[in-house]
Amino acid sequence: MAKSHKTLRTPGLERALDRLEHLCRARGQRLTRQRRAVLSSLLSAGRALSAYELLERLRPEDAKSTPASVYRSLDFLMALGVVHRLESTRSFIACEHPETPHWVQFLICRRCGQVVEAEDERIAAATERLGQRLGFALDQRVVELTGVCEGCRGSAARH
Amino acid sequence: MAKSHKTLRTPGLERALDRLEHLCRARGQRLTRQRRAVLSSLLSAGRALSAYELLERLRPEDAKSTPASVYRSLDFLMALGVVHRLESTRSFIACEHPETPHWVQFLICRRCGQVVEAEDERIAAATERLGQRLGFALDQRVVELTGVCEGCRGSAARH
DNA sequence: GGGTATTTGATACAAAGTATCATTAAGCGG
DNA sequence: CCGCTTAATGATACTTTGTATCAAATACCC
Repeated sequence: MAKSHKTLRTPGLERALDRLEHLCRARGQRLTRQRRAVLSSLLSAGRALSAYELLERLRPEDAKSTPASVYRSLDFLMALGVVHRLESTRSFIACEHPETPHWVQFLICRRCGQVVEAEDERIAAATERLGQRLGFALDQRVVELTGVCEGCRGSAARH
Repeated sequence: MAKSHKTLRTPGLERALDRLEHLCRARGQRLTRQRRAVLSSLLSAGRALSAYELLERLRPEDAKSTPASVYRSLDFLMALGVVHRLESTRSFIACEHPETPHWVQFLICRRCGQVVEAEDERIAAATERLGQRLGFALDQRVVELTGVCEGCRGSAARH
């Protein structure tokens, strides 16, 4: 079987896939074709995709993908920290800062769908503090801020 | 038709329903039997319920409830700010601070399901600031912190 | 109590996510 | 490169969550 499917030679994508390989190796986990494909798809989409949108994009290359298999790959990639789920839009996005294991926040434009991943120290500290104050040992923090991005506010009228 | 179904005379519940009535009146919106029932159910559950759990609790009293009607009531109550949706658990909970129109955060215990609603100034300020820094005019903020509450950490072993 | 706009009921459907178990393949050791 | 073993996938069916549509009912104003 040919080795390079149609891997658009985006350097960012290459780097991300290499990183994925190293992560898997380091943790003794298997890097399968589908896991690679899911991450690639999310990266080249350049936006958040629902699991079923993702499935559609995988189908042309891999006709045997199913919802279950896509969700399994997504779960795997989320456990590695290279993919995040956006709870408020029920969609998935490739992580932009996979090097740092910090907590992230998402800003979502309700007009254009753009998602910006942030890593704000102030928010991280404040949430940790709140958890402590209320006696919670936190292990997951969903911070998703929705609004209208600068571009969308400028260009279109109020609509 | 009898006026008092089985309204357990919890003072908190009474107050909440009165507040709902005032809110509706003030906004010229209709307060229907189902909307009252949905809020009552959520309040007396004392925890977050999925839309379908809620439906089951309504059915004995109101056999004609359907998913659509429950979601419609929930949407209405959320627009008034007296109910919130927990995105990370796909469930709904009655608001504890409906007087103040501030942004709230939720702490969710993954062991016992307890949900604490907080209103942390520090987090509110930090998220607003982040939005400004990145050029977003925010209109919705989902902050859901999941972990293990004090009680659950103390009582059960690590499990 | 009557009129009217809003809400609900009924039905059907779409979208999102999971369980199970037989089959396949990733990655190791030789 | 080859087989071995374990982990992952494929296939299928199903559960949960959420919506569209339109006729019938009802909350609220007068």
